Amino acid sequence: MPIRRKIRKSSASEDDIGATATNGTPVSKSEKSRDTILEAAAKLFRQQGYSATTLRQIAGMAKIKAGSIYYYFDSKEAILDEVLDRGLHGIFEAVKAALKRAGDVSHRRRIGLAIETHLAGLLEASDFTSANIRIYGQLPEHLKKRHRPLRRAYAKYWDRLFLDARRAGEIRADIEIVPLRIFVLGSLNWTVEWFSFSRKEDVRKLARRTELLIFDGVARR
Amino acid sequence: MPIRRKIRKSSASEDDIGATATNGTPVSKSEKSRDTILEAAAKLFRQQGYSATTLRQIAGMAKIKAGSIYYYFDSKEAILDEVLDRGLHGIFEAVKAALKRAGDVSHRRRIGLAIETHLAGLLEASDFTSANIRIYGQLPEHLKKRHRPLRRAYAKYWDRLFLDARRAGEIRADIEIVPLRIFVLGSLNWTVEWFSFSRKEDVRKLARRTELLIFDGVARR
DNA sequence: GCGGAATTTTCGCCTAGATTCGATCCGACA
DNA sequence: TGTCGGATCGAATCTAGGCGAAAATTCCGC
Repeated sequence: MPIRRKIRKSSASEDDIGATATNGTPVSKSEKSRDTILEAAAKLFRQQGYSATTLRQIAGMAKIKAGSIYYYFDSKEAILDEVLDRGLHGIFEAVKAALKRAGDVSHRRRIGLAIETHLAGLLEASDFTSANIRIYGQLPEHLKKRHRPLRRAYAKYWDRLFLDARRAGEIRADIEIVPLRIFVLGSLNWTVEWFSFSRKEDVRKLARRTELLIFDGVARR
Repeated sequence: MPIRRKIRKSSASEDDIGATATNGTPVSKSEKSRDTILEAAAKLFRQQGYSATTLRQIAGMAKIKAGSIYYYFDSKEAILDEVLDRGLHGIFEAVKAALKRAGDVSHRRRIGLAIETHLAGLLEASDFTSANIRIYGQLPEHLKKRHRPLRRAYAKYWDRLFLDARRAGEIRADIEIVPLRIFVLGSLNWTVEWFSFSRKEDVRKLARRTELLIFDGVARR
């Protein structure tokens, strides 16, 4: 069972932009269909989980027949694979970009930004990220395996964020980094379980509130 | 598709202890088999999700043949239904009991205890609770519906806990209860996604650490 | 031991879902 | 207008899994 991405035939000349660019913008006509399928899959995976989602559902949502999917993907697993990839890459890049854009600000501010971006990616941006976060834990080992490195890298990135803040004295010295990161990402990730996707503006507020809780706690001073 | 529990025929006389007591201890001989099935199901549901789990897997883990399951349950859904029920009931009762046992202590201590008990229920006690927490979000609406009241009740219970603490001044007045509860339960619930079930003693430590984070935050004083 | 109830197995039915594959449809291009 | 290849359809295949029910087996009180 090959999990690799289906080899695109022909495609543009040699000076092409490169099929699916890292940013995920579809290029050629057919890349668009491919993308539609992935988006439908991500949405359904997020809502129902991987195995509860049927190819016919995906096809239906993409306004296509089930068989046609095989023109783009080798298998259901191959779809999942790419959904997972895009999900983490998306949020990872988004957070990195946000911090880069922010330039030279306090560590607390940086963490606050990371929180906001992570939440936005999870709740607004795309279904890829939320699908990833939500279904990853229930996948069979051989599927998780391939994505573990990326997850680790993302975790490390957050650890660095907290570590720098602690070095700079903005986080107390007695706080352990890894448990902290687990705690923070956990509460953020859990939002996919309850957040109602009705009012998009709330994400910013939610992020701010989370930042305050994490930094200042709830106890009276 | 009836979701009700299969009617046990005959069973003991009228002065019996009542089949499956609320505490979940099996009584009659056959209740034991029934329980074994439920435990296997809970474990598998937690690991793989509901629809990825097959009746044959459940049966296998319960050292029984798949067909036999229908002697105890009307359908796969009926199993799920009871797993969910036991899960939440279990943790709810455990938390209530722990707080009752604690008697008259500070609100912070009460919340700390609730955290510890919730975590223990999730990570040590039974697969029922973790299965519930983990798969609930991906179930089709008609399945979630039946369990919503219980979930709400549990949430309310935590709200009360925080509210009392705030009234007593142990939590700052500007902290909003509902977001706080969501935040706290979120970070606790997320532990099922990563906690390695190897070292059981860590739960207590984990609980304490969580309590500290929530109350005092990470910022330097 | 016996008889009937409780349990469990055996054996498949039957549907749904993944995958396959040849037939078609359509737009670009000569 | 005819041809070509990419894109899609639709029917068929194959298999796993939920479900059921009769047959086989175990239990137990008398």
